[in-house]
Amino acid sequence: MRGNAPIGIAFFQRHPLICARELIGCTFGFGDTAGMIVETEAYMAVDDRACHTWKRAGAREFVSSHAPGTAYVYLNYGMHWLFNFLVTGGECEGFVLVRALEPLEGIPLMRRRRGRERLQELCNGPAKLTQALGIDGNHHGCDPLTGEGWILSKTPRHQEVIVSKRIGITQDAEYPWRFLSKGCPFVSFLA
DNA sequence: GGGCCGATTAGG
DNA sequence: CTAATCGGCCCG
Repeated sequence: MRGNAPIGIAFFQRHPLICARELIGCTFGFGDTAGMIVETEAYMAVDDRACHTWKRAGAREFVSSHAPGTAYVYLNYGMHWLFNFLVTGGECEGFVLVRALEPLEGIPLMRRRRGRERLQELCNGPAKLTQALGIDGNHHGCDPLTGEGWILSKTPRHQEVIVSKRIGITQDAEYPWRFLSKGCPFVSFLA
């Protein structure tokens, strides 16, 4: 898209909180579908009980053996795929969970995959957007920065960002590590 | 092997 | 409010 700047590895070699905040307003897509990121959450690989690295050896192994920006996709509640960007190679490692998109491209396909018509119900949740984009466990370990079919770029448009607590966790839930596009109707829940 | 839990969602 | 549904982890 005109005016968009590609995102490189260096983007994900910074602090997860910086990455999570700066991903707001970026364009993210896979296949024939894409949207603008309007909600994210940061997870820290160290000292964060809500992060998979706290309990899962596999997650710690993933962090130490993959490049910055790699897709960390996992199944939650036995039925929902959630998409994260790996943050590594900098001072602090972790993940950024993508929680909501404003649908931009391939909306008819999104509607079909989601079984929903309303634009606001297509990508307003972490599991909804993976379903809308056609992302699942097959994409775990993929590279959205250079991989075939992926889109990730900065948008020239400025986004005002709101910060709030993370959603849906019980441990370390008090940290303000969730980022939302201010006033956006496509977020999962209001702050 | 069994029990428990979870970064969610849709439906009553 | 709850069911759905399964991989990972912690036992034993």
